[in-house]
Amino acid sequence: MNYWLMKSEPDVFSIDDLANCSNKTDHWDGIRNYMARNFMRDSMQVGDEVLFYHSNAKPPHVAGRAKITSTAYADHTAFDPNSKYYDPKSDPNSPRWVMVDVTFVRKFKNSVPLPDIKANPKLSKMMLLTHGRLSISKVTEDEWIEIHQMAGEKI
DNA sequence: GCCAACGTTGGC
DNA sequence: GCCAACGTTGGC
Repeated sequence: MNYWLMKSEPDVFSIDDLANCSNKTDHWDGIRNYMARNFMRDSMQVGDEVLFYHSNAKPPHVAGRAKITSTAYADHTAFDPNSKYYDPKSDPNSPRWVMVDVTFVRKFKNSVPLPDIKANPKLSKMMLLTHGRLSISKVTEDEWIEIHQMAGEKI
């Protein structure tokens, strides 16, 4: 079992959007970064826990929780010339990009703002902070617990 | 809206 | 295989 943090711009796809999806589940398409892809392809397992992070918000914040409900499979948007995520180099017979299914768990009553995360010495090594632009990052168990404490949420 | 960080591309 | 140019992310 692993812990992850996954970023989404709330104007594009928020945690409320996820909660309103059929079965509260959507596929996490459009990842076009190799490190993030490798996390999905090589490490993510069904049942992994996810911090749902709102990037480009004011301030950016951890908004709630989700979980991984599929292993990685081909990101079909890479094959669609009309998609903004189209990648002609992704061969359907050997897909370059993958996605996973993510299911809503709950929204935090008190989201955890990025400035608070930065100010917390226990979180100084969080991948969120050390790999600023990575859209999927790993979270340690200690960090997972700490974020929940800051949100006033049960584990 | 700016711009720093940084990953990717492509010429050589 | 180097590295400059370029594009994107995402905080501010």
